[in-house]
Amino acid sequence: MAAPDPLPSPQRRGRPRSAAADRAILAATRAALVEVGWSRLTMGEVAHRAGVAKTTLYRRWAAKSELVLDAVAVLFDELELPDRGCLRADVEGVVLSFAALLRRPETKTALMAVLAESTTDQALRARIREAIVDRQKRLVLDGRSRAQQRGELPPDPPDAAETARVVDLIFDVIAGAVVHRSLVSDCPVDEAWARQFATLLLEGLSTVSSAPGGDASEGDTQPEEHPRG
Amino acid sequence: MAAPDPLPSPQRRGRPRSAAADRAILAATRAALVEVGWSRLTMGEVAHRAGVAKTTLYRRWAAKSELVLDAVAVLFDELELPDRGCLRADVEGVVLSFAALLRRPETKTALMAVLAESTTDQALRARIREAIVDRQKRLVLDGRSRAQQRGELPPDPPDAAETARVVDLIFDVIAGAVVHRSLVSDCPVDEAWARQFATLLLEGLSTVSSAPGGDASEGDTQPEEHPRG
DNA sequence: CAAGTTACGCTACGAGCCGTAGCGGAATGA
DNA sequence: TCATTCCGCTACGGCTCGTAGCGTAACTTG
Repeated sequence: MAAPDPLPSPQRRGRPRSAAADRAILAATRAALVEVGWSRLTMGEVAHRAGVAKTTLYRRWAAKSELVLDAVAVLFDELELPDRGCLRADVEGVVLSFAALLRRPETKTALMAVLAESTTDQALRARIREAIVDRQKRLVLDGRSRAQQRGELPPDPPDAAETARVVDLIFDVIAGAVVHRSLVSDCPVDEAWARQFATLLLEGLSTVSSAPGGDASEGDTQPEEHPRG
Repeated sequence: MAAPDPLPSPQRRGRPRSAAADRAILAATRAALVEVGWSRLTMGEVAHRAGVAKTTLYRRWAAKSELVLDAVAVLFDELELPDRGCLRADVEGVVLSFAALLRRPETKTALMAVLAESTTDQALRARIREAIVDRQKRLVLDGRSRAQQRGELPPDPPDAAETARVVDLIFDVIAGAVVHRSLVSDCPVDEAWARQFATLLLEGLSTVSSAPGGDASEGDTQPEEHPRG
């Protein structure tokens, strides 16, 4: 997955590339992202942290954006979708999991920066899709098929392309809403928001506009600070 | 709105700042964003294009991110929400308008880059909220109140805070979905997608999963290639 | 084992951009 | 007139970039 630049053929002659160096570089990149963020991250700094020469980085990654993409893509693979019993709970769960991932400093600064670079780099866009976007659609596919087995959603339409469009739509809506809430509006994605979002997704606009917060079955006895002003 | 850095008090002595220089700088910034994108945009280049000295830029904007934010924020103010007769049409309209805005190279590269910077800059986050996010919530407020007058949505709940939460939620869902579809998934936001998204938003997940694309009133006689394989 | 091949660490380098200082001059208010 | 503030210009140290060149290390092939 983290296959660097001029893909070395699986079996070639000469000295092989050091897998340990790869791991050290990617780990150093993540650590540096945490401490200084994207814009102040330099290739020299990463090389120094990883204990390798700067030239070794350039032999594997042509640009900072590709290195950083490989460094954080693996973090998105840790997302899981355990069966929480019903579609609503599955939606709320994946929303909270994804939000937690986006709370990590290395994840959010890298994701947005790489996306910014990708707006002027077609190859990088494709690489992002392969490394992150397409891989996470499995979450929607899993949750959807489970909901279908439970009878919460109708079975797939005969047209496979139509199914793909629906899956893509749901993916963009869920991921987009969480990203926008977290990183653009800069507001917390907590249980209450996840509940409200799931209501909107499952039942549509008119329901979420009337029902005061859905089921108020909150078990946390958090004493809700009085907001002054 | 495009009020630069050490806010000069409204009436001071000495030579006033040149408003023409402000306009030239912001226009030059947008033009440079179109041509070279965020990462290759330099302060010297902007100054040269605007016909001002580099020091003049630094006297007004402390960082590239603030300059670029001011340069593109005005573009978001051009978004409008004409009354298209029903809530569904209003949703589809704002989705397509916003997508068209995000298709402009200067808008997308600047938005994502500034958001990336903001992940490690609290002040910039606040500035983004003021300059873009909060200002565009008017679109949701307008569309919502119109839908309420038409009887398409229930009236506001008694709790004003609950209303604000719902408006924020809808804003994040619509804006987030369009941004994610456009810039992350890298797929076109066209009429078909807008229709499907509006269906999801208005009627919920189960409807969008069954109905084959809503009204199939597509006038394009595109002959649908046979997918081999 | 010897030869060929590829990766690595190290050093050094020109180039470009950053952000600031310092100057003389221009445009305002007192 | 005088003080104040902005402007354009030049120059500068500092940092990062990405590459070249070298000797050496690791591994494959014959």
